[in-house]
Amino acid sequence: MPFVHLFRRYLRDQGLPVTQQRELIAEVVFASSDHLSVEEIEEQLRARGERIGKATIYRTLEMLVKSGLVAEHDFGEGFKRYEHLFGQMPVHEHLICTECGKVTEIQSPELVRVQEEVASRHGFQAARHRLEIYGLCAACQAAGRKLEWEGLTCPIETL
Amino acid sequence: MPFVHLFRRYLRDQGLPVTQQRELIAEVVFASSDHLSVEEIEEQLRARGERIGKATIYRTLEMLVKSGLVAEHDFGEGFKRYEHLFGQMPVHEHLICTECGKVTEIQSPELVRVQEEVASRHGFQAARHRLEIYGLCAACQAAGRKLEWEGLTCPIETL
DNA sequence: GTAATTGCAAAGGATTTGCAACAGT
DNA sequence: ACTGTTGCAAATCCTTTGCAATTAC
Repeated sequence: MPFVHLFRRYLRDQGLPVTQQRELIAEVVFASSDHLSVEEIEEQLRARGERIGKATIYRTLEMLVKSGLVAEHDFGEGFKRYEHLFGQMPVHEHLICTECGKVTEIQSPELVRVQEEVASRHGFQAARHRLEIYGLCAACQAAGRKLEWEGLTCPIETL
Repeated sequence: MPFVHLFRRYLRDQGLPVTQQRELIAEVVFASSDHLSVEEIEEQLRARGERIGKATIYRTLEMLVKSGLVAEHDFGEGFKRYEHLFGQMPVHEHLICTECGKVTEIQSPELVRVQEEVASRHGFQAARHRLEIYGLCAACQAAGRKLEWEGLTCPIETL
Protein backbone atom coordinates (compact mmCIF):
# COMPACT_ATOMS: atom_id res chain seq x y z
CA MET A 1 0.00 0.00 0.00
CA PRO A 2 1.89 3.03 -1.21
CA PHE A 3 -0.54 5.50 0.28
CA VAL A 4 -0.27 4.79 3.98
CA HIS A 5 2.61 7.24 4.27
CA LEU A 6 0.21 10.02 3.31
CA PHE A 7 -1.81 9.25 6.40
CA ARG A 8 1.42 9.03 8.42
CA ARG A 9 2.34 12.49 7.18
CA TYR A 10 -1.08 13.82 8.08
CA LEU A 11 -0.80 12.43 11.60
CA ARG A 12 2.69 13.90 12.10
CA ASP A 13 1.53 17.28 10.80
CA GLN A 14 -1.19 17.19 13.41
CA GLY A 15 1.23 16.15 16.15
CA LEU A 16 -0.58 12.85 16.59
CA PRO A 17 1.14 9.52 17.22
CA VAL A 18 1.49 7.10 14.32
CA THR A 19 0.40 3.81 15.87
CA GLN A 20 0.41 0.29 14.45
CA GLN A 21 -3.36 0.16 14.66
CA ARG A 22 -3.78 3.36 12.67
CA GLU A 23 -1.45 2.14 9.96
CA LEU A 24 -3.18 -1.22 9.73
CA ILE A 25 -6.62 0.31 9.50
CA ALA A 26 -5.44 2.75 6.84
CA GLU A 27 -3.86 -0.12 4.90
CA VAL A 28 -7.11 -2.07 4.84
CA VAL A 29 -9.16 0.93 3.74
CA PHE A 30 -6.61 2.00 1.11
CA ALA A 31 -6.24 -1.56 -0.20
CA SER A 32 -9.93 -1.96 -0.98
CA SER A 33 -11.70 -0.35 -3.87
CA ASP A 34 -15.05 -1.03 -2.23
CA HIS A 35 -17.19 0.90 0.16
CA LEU A 36 -16.34 -0.81 3.42
CA SER A 37 -18.41 -0.94 6.59
CA VAL A 38 -16.77 -0.99 10.01
CA GLU A 39 -17.82 -4.63 10.25
CA GLU A 40 -16.02 -5.44 6.99
CA ILE A 41 -12.90 -3.55 8.03
CA GLU A 42 -12.82 -5.55 11.25
CA GLU A 43 -13.20 -8.81 9.27
CA GLN A 44 -10.34 -7.96 6.93
CA LEU A 45 -8.15 -7.12 9.90
CA ARG A 46 -9.00 -10.46 11.48
CA ALA A 47 -8.20 -12.18 8.18
CA ARG A 48 -4.73 -10.66 8.45
CA GLY A 49 -4.45 -11.99 11.96
CA GLU A 50 -4.87 -8.55 13.55
CA ARG A 51 -7.28 -8.01 16.39
CA ILE A 52 -8.18 -4.32 16.76
CA GLY A 53 -11.04 -3.02 18.88
CA LYS A 54 -14.05 -1.49 17.18
CA ALA A 55 -13.62 1.73 19.15
CA THR A 56 -10.17 2.20 17.62
CA ILE A 57 -11.53 1.56 14.16
CA TYR A 58 -14.20 4.21 14.62
CA ARG A 59 -11.69 6.67 16.05
CA THR A 60 -9.23 6.09 13.22
CA LEU A 61 -11.89 6.38 10.53
CA GLU A 62 -12.82 9.76 11.96
CA MET A 63 -9.24 10.90 11.40
CA LEU A 64 -9.07 9.42 7.94
CA VAL A 65 -12.19 11.37 7.04
CA LYS A 66 -10.83 14.57 8.60
CA SER A 67 -7.60 14.11 6.65
CA GLY A 68 -9.56 14.19 3.42
CA LEU A 69 -8.13 10.82 2.38
CA VAL A 70 -11.34 8.90 2.98
CA ALA A 71 -15.01 9.66 2.41
CA GLU A 72 -17.89 8.55 4.60
CA HIS A 73 -21.15 7.39 3.06
CA ASP A 74 -24.58 6.52 4.32
CA PHE A 75 -26.55 4.44 1.85
CA GLY A 76 -29.48 4.09 4.22
CA GLU A 77 -28.50 0.66 5.52
CA GLY A 78 -28.38 1.78 9.13
CA PHE A 79 -24.60 2.02 9.25
CA LYS A 80 -21.88 3.94 7.44
CA ARG A 81 -19.46 2.92 4.71
CA TYR A 82 -16.01 4.28 3.90
CA GLU A 83 -14.01 4.58 0.70
CA HIS A 84 -10.54 6.00 0.09
CA LEU A 85 -10.20 8.76 -2.46
CA PHE A 86 -6.99 7.83 -4.30
CA GLY A 87 -7.16 7.62 -8.05
CA GLN A 88 -10.82 8.34 -7.65
CA MET A 89 -12.86 10.70 -9.63
CA PRO A 90 -12.82 13.81 -7.44
CA VAL A 91 -16.55 14.26 -7.68
CA HIS A 92 -18.57 11.16 -8.33
CA GLU A 93 -22.07 9.89 -7.91
CA HIS A 94 -23.31 6.45 -6.88
CA LEU A 95 -25.54 4.06 -8.78
CA ILE A 96 -26.87 1.58 -6.25
CA CYS A 97 -28.50 -1.65 -7.39
CA THR A 98 -31.44 -2.48 -5.14
CA GLU A 99 -31.30 -6.15 -6.14
CA CYS A 100 -27.64 -7.14 -5.73
CA GLY A 101 -26.34 -4.16 -3.76
CA LYS A 102 -23.61 -3.35 -6.26
CA VAL A 103 -22.40 0.26 -6.12
CA THR A 104 -21.09 1.83 -9.32
CA GLU A 105 -19.33 5.15 -9.28
CA ILE A 106 -19.88 7.52 -12.13
CA GLN A 107 -18.75 10.96 -13.03
CA SER A 108 -20.71 13.54 -14.93
CA PRO A 109 -19.56 17.12 -15.30
CA GLU A 110 -22.92 17.92 -16.85
CA LEU A 111 -24.74 16.69 -13.77
CA VAL A 112 -22.51 18.84 -11.57
CA ARG A 113 -23.04 21.84 -13.79
CA VAL A 114 -26.82 21.50 -13.75
CA GLN A 115 -26.82 21.02 -9.98
CA GLU A 116 -24.85 24.20 -9.43
CA GLU A 117 -27.02 26.10 -11.82
CA VAL A 118 -30.21 24.96 -10.12
CA ALA A 119 -28.84 25.73 -6.66
CA SER A 120 -27.68 29.21 -7.56
CA ARG A 121 -31.01 29.90 -9.23
CA HIS A 122 -32.40 29.53 -5.69
CA GLY A 123 -29.75 31.82 -4.22
CA PHE A 124 -28.05 28.84 -2.66
CA GLN A 125 -24.27 28.52 -2.43
CA ALA A 126 -23.54 24.84 -2.98
CA ALA A 127 -20.55 23.34 -1.18
CA ARG A 128 -21.01 19.63 -1.68
CA HIS A 129 -23.75 17.26 -2.71
CA ARG A 130 -24.85 13.72 -2.47
CA LEU A 131 -26.53 11.97 -5.35
CA GLU A 132 -27.54 8.36 -5.18
CA ILE A 133 -29.52 6.72 -7.94
CA TYR A 134 -31.26 3.50 -6.94
CA GLY A 135 -32.36 0.95 -9.52
CA LEU A 136 -31.33 -2.16 -11.43
CA CYS A 137 -27.74 -2.65 -12.55
CA ALA A 138 -26.98 -4.02 -16.01
CA ALA A 139 -26.11 -7.48 -14.68
CA CYS A 140 -29.39 -7.80 -12.78
CA GLN A 141 -31.36 -6.64 -15.81
CA ALA A 142 -29.59 -9.26 -17.92
CA ALA A 143 -30.46 -11.86 -15.29
CA GLY A 144 -34.11 -10.95 -15.76
CA ARG A 145 -34.56 -9.50 -12.27
CA LYS A 146 -37.24 -6.86 -11.87
CA LEU A 147 -37.66 -3.84 -9.65
CA GLU A 148 -40.09 -4.37 -6.81
CA TRP A 149 -42.52 -1.53 -6.47
CA GLU A 150 -41.77 -0.85 -2.82
CA GLY A 151 -44.49 0.83 -0.82
CA LEU A 152 -46.57 2.12 -3.69
CA THR A 153 -49.75 0.34 -2.73
CA CYS A 154 -51.72 3.53 -2.80
CA PRO A 155 -50.46 6.46 -4.84
CA ILE A 156 -51.91 9.83 -3.97
CA GLU A 157 -53.61 10.34 -7.32
CA THR A 158 -55.91 7.37 -6.81
CA LEU A 159 -57.05 8.36 -3.34
CA MET B 1 -56.56 18.99 8.36
CA PRO B 2 -58.47 18.06 5.25
CA PHE B 3 -56.13 15.22 4.32
CA VAL B 4 -56.50 12.87 7.26
CA HIS B 5 -59.43 11.15 5.59
CA LEU B 6 -57.07 9.98 2.84
CA PHE B 7 -55.14 8.08 5.44
CA ARG B 8 -58.39 6.78 6.91
CA ARG B 9 -59.35 5.52 3.50
CA TYR B 10 -56.02 3.85 3.08
CA LEU B 11 -56.37 2.09 6.44
CA ARG B 12 -59.89 0.88 5.64
CA ASP B 13 -58.77 -0.37 2.24
CA GLN B 14 -56.13 -2.39 4.02
CA GLY B 15 -58.61 -3.71 6.56
CA LEU B 16 -56.75 -1.97 9.37
CA PRO B 17 -58.42 -0.21 12.30
CA VAL B 18 -58.62 3.58 12.26
CA THR B 19 -57.51 4.51 15.76
CA GLN B 20 -57.37 7.88 17.49
CA GLN B 21 -53.61 7.66 17.72
CA ARG B 22 -53.21 7.06 14.01
CA GLU B 23 -55.44 10.00 13.17
CA LEU B 24 -53.63 12.30 15.57
CA ILE B 25 -50.20 11.35 14.25
CA ALA B 26 -51.36 11.80 10.67
CA GLU B 27 -52.82 15.20 11.58
CA VAL B 28 -49.53 16.40 13.01
CA VAL B 29 -47.52 15.21 10.02
CA PHE B 30 -50.02 16.59 7.52
CA ALA B 31 -50.25 19.93 9.35
CA SER B 32 -46.53 20.64 9.13
CA SER B 33 -44.73 21.70 6.00
CA ASP B 34 -41.42 20.79 7.62
CA HIS B 35 -39.41 17.63 7.69
CA LEU B 36 -40.30 16.33 11.13
CA SER B 37 -38.33 13.95 13.30
CA VAL B 38 -40.07 11.45 15.57
CA GLU B 39 -38.94 13.60 18.49
CA GLU B 40 -40.61 16.66 16.97
CA ILE B 41 -43.80 14.76 16.24
CA GLU B 42 -43.95 13.64 19.85
CA GLU B 43 -43.42 17.24 21.02
CA GLN B 44 -46.23 18.55 18.86
CA LEU B 45 -48.53 15.86 20.16
CA ARG B 46 -47.61 16.79 23.72
CA ALA B 47 -48.29 20.43 22.86
CA ARG B 48 -51.80 19.36 21.88
CA GLY B 49 -52.15 17.59 25.19
CA GLU B 50 -51.88 14.15 23.61
CA ARG B 51 -49.59 11.53 25.07
CA ILE B 52 -48.79 8.83 22.50
CA GLY B 53 -46.03 6.27 22.91
CA LYS B 54 -43.01 6.45 20.63
CA ALA B 55 -43.56 2.88 19.47
CA THR B 56 -46.97 3.85 18.12
CA ILE B 57 -45.50 6.85 16.34
CA TYR B 58 -42.90 4.67 14.64
CA ARG B 59 -45.50 2.07 13.72
CA THR B 60 -47.86 4.68 12.31
CA LEU B 61 -45.12 6.42 10.33
CA GLU B 62 -44.30 3.10 8.72
CA MET B 63 -47.89 2.91 7.48
CA LEU B 64 -47.93 6.49 6.33
CA VAL B 65 -44.82 5.79 4.28
CA LYS B 66 -46.30 2.57 2.89
CA SER B 67 -49.46 4.46 1.97
CA GLY B 68 -47.40 6.77 -0.21
CA LEU B 69 -48.73 9.83 1.65
CA VAL B 70 -45.49 10.50 3.51
CA ALA B 71 -41.82 10.28 2.56
CA GLU B 72 -38.99 9.24 4.84
CA HIS B 73 -35.66 11.08 4.70
CA ASP B 74 -32.25 10.57 6.20
CA PHE B 75 -30.18 13.74 6.14
CA GLY B 76 -27.29 12.10 7.95
CA GLU B 77 -28.28 13.38 11.39
CA GLY B 78 -28.48 9.93 12.92
CA PHE B 79 -32.26 9.80 12.79
CA LYS B 80 -34.99 9.99 10.17
CA ARG B 81 -37.30 12.79 9.16
CA TYR B 82 -40.76 12.64 7.60
CA GLU B 83 -42.66 14.92 5.24
CA HIS B 84 -46.13 14.60 3.80
CA LEU B 85 -46.47 14.73 0.04
CA PHE B 86 -49.61 16.85 -0.44
CA GLY B 87 -49.32 19.75 -2.80
CA GLN B 88 -45.71 18.78 -3.14
CA MET B 89 -43.70 18.57 -6.25
CA PRO B 90 -43.80 14.85 -7.09
CA VAL B 91 -40.06 14.66 -7.60
CA HIS B 92 -38.03 17.15 -5.69
CA GLU B 93 -34.51 17.64 -4.42
CA HIS B 94 -33.31 19.13 -1.16
CA LEU B 95 -31.05 22.10 -0.59
CA ILE B 96 -29.76 21.81 2.97
CA CYS B 97 -28.12 24.76 4.68
CA THR B 98 -25.22 23.59 6.80
CA GLU B 99 -25.36 26.74 8.93
CA CYS B 100 -29.01 27.11 9.91
CA GLY B 101 -30.33 23.69 8.92
CA LYS B 102 -33.04 25.07 6.65
CA VAL B 103 -34.23 22.62 4.02
CA THR B 104 -35.48 24.02 0.71
CA GLU B 105 -37.23 21.85 -1.79
CA ILE B 106 -36.66 22.41 -5.45
CA GLN B 107 -37.79 20.84 -8.64
CA SER B 108 -35.80 20.55 -11.82
CA PRO B 109 -36.96 18.47 -14.76
CA GLU B 110 -33.59 19.10 -16.37
CA LEU B 111 -31.79 17.57 -13.41
CA VAL B 112 -34.03 14.52 -13.61
CA ARG B 113 -33.49 14.21 -17.33
CA VAL B 114 -29.69 14.41 -17.02
CA GLN B 115 -29.73 11.88 -14.18
CA GLU B 116 -31.69 9.39 -16.21
CA GLU B 117 -29.50 9.93 -19.21
CA VAL B 118 -26.31 9.39 -17.22
CA ALA B 119 -27.68 6.28 -15.54
CA SER B 120 -28.84 4.67 -18.77
CA ARG B 121 -25.48 5.48 -20.35
CA HIS B 122 -24.10 3.07 -17.74
CA GLY B 123 -26.71 0.44 -18.53
CA PHE B 124 -28.47 1.24 -15.27
CA GLN B 125 -32.27 1.27 -14.93
CA ALA B 126 -33.03 4.10 -12.52
CA ALA B 127 -36.05 3.72 -10.23
CA ARG B 128 -35.59 6.56 -7.74
CA HIS B 129 -32.88 8.86 -6.59
CA ARG B 130 -31.79 11.00 -3.75
CA LEU B 131 -30.09 14.32 -4.30
CA GLU B 132 -29.09 16.55 -1.44
CA ILE B 133 -27.09 19.69 -2.01
CA TYR B 134 -25.37 21.03 1.09
CA GLY B 135 -24.23 24.62 1.35
CA LEU B 136 -25.24 28.12 2.45
CA CYS B 137 -28.81 29.31 2.06
CA ALA B 138 -29.55 32.82 0.82
CA ALA B 139 -30.42 34.10 4.30
CA CYS B 140 -27.17 32.85 5.81
CA GLN B 141 -25.17 34.36 2.98
CA ALA B 142 -26.92 37.69 3.55
CA ALA B 143 -26.09 37.40 7.24
CA GLY B 144 -22.44 37.15 6.30
CA ARG B 145 -22.03 33.56 7.49
CA LYS B 146 -19.35 31.51 5.77
CA LEU B 147 -19.00 27.84 4.97
CA GLU B 148 -16.66 26.10 7.32
CA TRP B 149 -14.24 23.96 5.38
CA GLU B 150 -15.06 20.82 7.29
CA GLY B 151 -12.35 18.21 7.32
CA LEU B 152 -10.25 19.65 4.57
CA THR B 153 -7.21 20.30 6.71
CA CYS B 154 -5.12 18.27 4.35
CA PRO B 155 -6.34 17.95 0.78
CA ILE B 156 -4.85 15.09 -1.19
CA GLU B 157 -3.13 17.31 -3.73
CA THR B 158 -0.93 18.92 -1.11
CA LEU B 159 0.18 15.68 0.52
C1' DG C 1 -66.54 -11.15 20.84
C1' DT C 2 -62.54 -11.27 18.04
C1' DA C 3 -58.64 -9.55 16.21
C1' DA C 4 -55.62 -5.77 16.09
C1' DT C 5 -53.52 -1.89 18.55
C1' DT C 6 -51.44 0.46 22.38
C1' DG C 7 -47.85 1.54 25.67
C1' DC C 8 -44.51 0.29 28.48
C1' DA C 9 -40.21 -1.68 29.13
C1' DA C 10 -36.74 -4.50 27.34
C1' DA C 11 -34.02 -5.68 23.40
C1' DG C 12 -31.47 -4.40 19.29
C1' DG C 13 -27.72 -2.48 16.38
C1' DA C 14 -24.47 1.21 15.41
C1' DT C 15 -21.65 4.39 17.46
C1' DT C 16 -19.52 6.89 21.53
C1' DT C 17 -17.26 7.43 25.79
C1' DG C 18 -14.82 6.48 30.53
C1' DC C 19 -10.96 4.70 32.24
C1' DA C 20 -6.86 1.82 33.52
C1' DA C 21 -3.07 -0.25 31.08
C1' DC C 22 -0.03 0.70 27.38
C1' DA C 23 2.71 2.68 23.32
C1' DG C 24 4.72 6.64 20.71
C1' DT C 25 7.64 10.62 20.71
C1' DA D 1 8.69 11.01 31.35
C1' DC D 2 4.73 12.80 29.23
C1' DT D 3 1.04 12.84 26.38
C1' DG D 4 -2.07 10.40 23.66
C1' DT D 5 -3.80 5.76 22.40
C1' DT D 6 -5.84 1.28 23.04
C1' DG D 7 -9.38 -1.91 24.32
C1' DC D 8 -12.79 -3.36 27.02
C1' DA D 9 -17.21 -2.58 28.88
C1' DA D 10 -20.70 0.49 29.84
C1' DA D 11 -23.37 4.14 28.02
C1' DT D 12 -25.94 6.44 24.38
C1' DC D 13 -28.97 7.18 20.63
C1' DC D 14 -32.53 5.78 17.43
C1' DT D 15 -35.46 2.16 16.41
C1' DT D 16 -37.81 -2.40 16.97
C1' DT D 17 -40.14 -5.96 19.51
C1' DG D 18 -42.71 -8.80 23.30
C1' DC D 19 -46.55 -8.84 25.85
C1' DA D 20 -50.60 -7.73 28.90
C1' DA D 21 -54.26 -4.40 28.89
C1' DT D 22 -57.25 -1.90 25.83
C1' DT D 23 -59.82 -0.43 21.66
C1' DA D 24 -61.91 -0.80 16.95
C1' DC D 25 -65.00 -3.16 14.22
